[in-house]
Amino acid sequence: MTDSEKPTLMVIDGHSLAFRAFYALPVDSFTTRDGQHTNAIHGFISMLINLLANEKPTHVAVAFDISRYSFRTREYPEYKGTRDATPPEFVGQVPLLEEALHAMSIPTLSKEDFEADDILATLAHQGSAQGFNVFVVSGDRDAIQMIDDNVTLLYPNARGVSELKRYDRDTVFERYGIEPHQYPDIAALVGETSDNLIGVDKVGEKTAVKWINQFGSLSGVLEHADEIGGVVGQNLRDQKDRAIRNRKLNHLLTDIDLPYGPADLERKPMNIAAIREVFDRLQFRTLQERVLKIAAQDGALDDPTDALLDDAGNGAPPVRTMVDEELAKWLDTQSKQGTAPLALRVEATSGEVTGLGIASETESAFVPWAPGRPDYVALEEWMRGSAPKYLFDSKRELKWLQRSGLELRGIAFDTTLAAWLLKPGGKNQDLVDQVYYFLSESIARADPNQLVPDVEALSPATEAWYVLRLSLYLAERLDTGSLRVLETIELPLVPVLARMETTGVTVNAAVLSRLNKSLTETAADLAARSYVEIGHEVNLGSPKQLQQVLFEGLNMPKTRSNKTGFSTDAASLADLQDLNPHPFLDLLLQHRDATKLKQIIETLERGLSDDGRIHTTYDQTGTSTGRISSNDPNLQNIPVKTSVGREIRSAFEKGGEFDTLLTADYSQIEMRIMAHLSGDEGLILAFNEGEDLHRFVGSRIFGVEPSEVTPIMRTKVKAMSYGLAYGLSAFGLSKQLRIETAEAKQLMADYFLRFGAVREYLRNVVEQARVDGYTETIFGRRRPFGDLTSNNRVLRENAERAALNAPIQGSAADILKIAMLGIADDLRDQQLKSNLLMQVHDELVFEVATGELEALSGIVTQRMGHAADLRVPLDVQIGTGQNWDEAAH
DNA sequence: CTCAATTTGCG
DNA sequence: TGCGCAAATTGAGA
Repeated sequence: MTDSEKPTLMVIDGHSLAFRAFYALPVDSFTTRDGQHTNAIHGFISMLINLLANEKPTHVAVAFDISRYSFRTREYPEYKGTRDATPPEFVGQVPLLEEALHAMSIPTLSKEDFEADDILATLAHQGSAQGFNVFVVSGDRDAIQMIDDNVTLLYPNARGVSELKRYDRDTVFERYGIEPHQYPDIAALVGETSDNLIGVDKVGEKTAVKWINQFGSLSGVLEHADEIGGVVGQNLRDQKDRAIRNRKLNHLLTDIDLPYGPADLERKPMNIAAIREVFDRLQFRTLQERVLKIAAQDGALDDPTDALLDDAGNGAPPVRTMVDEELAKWLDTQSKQGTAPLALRVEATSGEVTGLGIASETESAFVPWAPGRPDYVALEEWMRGSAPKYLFDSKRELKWLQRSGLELRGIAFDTTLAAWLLKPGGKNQDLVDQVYYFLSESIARADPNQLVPDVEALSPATEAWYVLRLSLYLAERLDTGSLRVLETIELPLVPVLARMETTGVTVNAAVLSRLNKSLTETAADLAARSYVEIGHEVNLGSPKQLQQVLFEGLNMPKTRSNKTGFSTDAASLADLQDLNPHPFLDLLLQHRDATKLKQIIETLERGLSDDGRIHTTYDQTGTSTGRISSNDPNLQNIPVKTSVGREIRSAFEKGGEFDTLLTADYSQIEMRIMAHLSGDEGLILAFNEGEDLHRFVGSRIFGVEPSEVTPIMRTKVKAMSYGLAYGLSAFGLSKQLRIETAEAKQLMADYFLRFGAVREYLRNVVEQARVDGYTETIFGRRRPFGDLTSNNRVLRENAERAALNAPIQGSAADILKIAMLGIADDLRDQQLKSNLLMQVHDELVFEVATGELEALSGIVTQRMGHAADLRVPLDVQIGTGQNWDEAAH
C-alpha cells in the first residue's frame, strides 16, 4: 500500500487550537448581535476548513479537555499552575464550537481525568499501527513525541492558526537534532514554563540536546550525571528530581480507553440544516459558504444528485396523478378509513393554483388544477368540509386557494406554526429545512433562479407526504400546553389573518401625496438651513459624516460610543443640546423627523394596490413572544405621536361602501397582566378602583392624595411602571426621565415598597425560567431561554430581561388573539358585513358596514373584555371616525 | 449585490 | 445599563 492509498487520520487538539485562535483574532470583530464572542470558533473552523481542503483526511476527530484538572494535576498540583484563569469570553465559545463541529459531522472526544493530548497520542499511536497516515494538529510542543514515520505534527506558528508548520522526523531532527521520541527528554531537562514545569538550572535546549545525543536518553544522562562537570553538572545532580518529575508528566499516554478507534472516525456527510442553523446563529456568513462548499464536494446529504438517488423514492409512496372519478373514489376511501388526517400541499405559480398534493401515510396523489375545470366536486367537498388537513404554511396556501375560488376548512395542523411554537426564536424554515431538521432526511431544493432546473422539484404529492410525517413528528414533540395554544389559538387564527390580508385597508393616496410633497419641502429647507449653520453641505442621513461634523468640526463633547464611533441618535443629540447648545442640532433632529415620516409615507404609497387598499402580510411566526408582526408594508408602526404622524393616520380610511372606521384597544393591558400574574394587592386594587392607574400608583408612592399627584409625578410613575416589565434599571430610568440616578433608585425603592409583590413576581419568573429553561404565558405558550445560565454576563442579563418580559408580552398577545377569534366567530354567526382590518398588538381596527355599528361595538367590547379571566378587569376603549386618526380616542 | 450597523417608527 | 418588531439608509466588502 502506497502512502497515497492509505487512509488519512487527522486528530486535533480542540482547546489548544481554539485558544490560539482566541488570542490571534480580535474579540471585538467577532461578536454576534447578542454579544456572544465567536473569535475562537471562527479561527478554529477557518483553520479546519483549510485542513480538510488541503490534507483531505478520510478520518477526523477533535479532542477537548474536560477541565484543567487531570491525573497530572493530582500527581503534581502545581502542573500548569501558573496559567491564569481561562477568560470567560473563551469558555463560552467551546460548547458552540462543539455544536459547529457536530453539525459538520466531526466527532469530538474528551475523557475525564485525561488531557486532550493523551487522546491525540492514543489515536495517533493506534492510527500509525493500523496503517493510517496521521496528522496531529496541536499547539502543544509535547505533541512532538507523537511523530513517527506515519505521524506528522501540524503546529501553529506565532501568528495564530492561519499557518501551520509541518513537523515530521526530518524537520524535528533539523530543528532539534534529535528523534521525536527523545523530545520529552529534552523538555524534561529544560523545563516547560507554560506547564509550570521548572527544568534544571542553566540547562537550555543546546545543552540538553548535547547530553541526549551523548548518552542516548534522559536515563542515560542521569546515570552519567557524575561525568558532567561545571556548574551545570552540579545543578543536574542536585536537581535530577525535577527532570524525573517533568519526564513523568510530559509523557503522553498512548493506551487510554476511548469510545472510538481510528477506523470509527471516518468522515460522514455533513448535516446541512444543522450547519445553517449553527452558523446562522454564530453569524458566520462567509465561513458558512466555505463549509457548505466542502460539504457539497464531499457529497453531503443535500447534494441534489444524491438526494434524487437516495430519497426521491426513499420511503415516499409513488405519486398517483388523479382526476375525476378516481380522485373522488380515493377521497371517499380515505374518509371511510376513519378520521385519519390527510396532508395537503398547494402548488401555485404567481399566486394561481396549478396543482394540489394530497397524502396519507402510505399514499400520495397529485391533482392538476386549472381554473374553471369541472369534475372536482368530490375534491372541493373534501376541501371545504371539516375533515382534518395538515399543511405547511397554511395561511399562504389558504390565500392561494381562495384566490382561485377554492374553499378550505379543517386546517388541523400546520408544521410552520408547530415548529415556531417549539422554537419561537428560530429562523423560519422552508419545507426542505424542516424535513432535514426534524426528520433528518434530505429532499432536493429546486433552484428558483434556474430557468432549466437541474433538479426536478418534488411533486406536491410527495411534499404533502413529508408534511404529514412532519406533522406527526411535531405533534409528538409539542408539550400539551403548546399543543393547546396551537389548536385553540394559532390554527383558528389562520383564516382570520388570511381574511384581513385579503381585505386590506383603504388608504387615501391623495392625502399621502400631499403630505409627501410638504415634507419634501420641509426636509429640503431644514437641510439647507443646517448647512448654513456648519458652513458646508453634509449628508444628514449619514451617522459617519455627522460624527465628523459634531465631534471634529464643532468639537462637541463625546456621546455614548457605538461600534462606529459616537452615537448621533436622538437621545444623544438631546444631551448635546443641553451641554453644548447649537442650532445645527435642532435642525438635524427636525430633519430626521421629516425624512422619517416621508420614508414611511413612501413605503405606504408603494404598498398601495390597484384596489386603493393596502394589503399587509401578517407574520404569525415572526416573534419570540407570541405577537404577530406585519410586513410589506408594516402597518404596526404607523406614526401617531406627532401631528404630522396623525395626518398619516388620517389617510387610513373606511372603504367606500362602509359607514365608519372603528378602533378598539386595551388600555394598559401589560400592567393588568402584571397585576394578575403578581397578585399584588395594591396594583389589583388600582385597576378595580377604576381610577387613573398612574395617578393611583403615584399617590401611593409619593404619599399624597390622588388629586395632588402632579403631572411630573405622574410622568415618573408612568415611566417606572412601563419600564418594570422590561427589566428597566435605575440607570435606564434616570436616563429616560433625565433625573439623577439616585433619584431613580429612590423612585424604584418607593415603588417596590408599595408594590412588593411585583418585584417578587419578576424575580420568580427569571428564577423559574432558569430552572425550567423556558417561560410560559397564562395560556401555556412557551419561550425557551438557554442563556440564563450563561457565563457571559451580557448574554445572561439580556436573557433575564427578555425572560421577565416574555410572559407579560406573550399573555397580552394571547389575549388579543383570543378576542380576534371570538369576534370573527360572532361576525360570521351574525352574518355581519363589517371587516376586521388591522391588528396593532393591543388594538384592532374595523370598517363598519351600514347599520352594524351598535352590533359590532357590542361584539368587540364583549369579546375583548372577556378574552381572559383575570384578577383585574380588561378595559377596552372604542372609538369611531371616518379615518384612523378620527377613530382614535 | 449583500450585509452589518445605525436610526427610528409603533406597541 | 429597556422588551418585541420592520424598514430605510449608509458604507464596506464581494
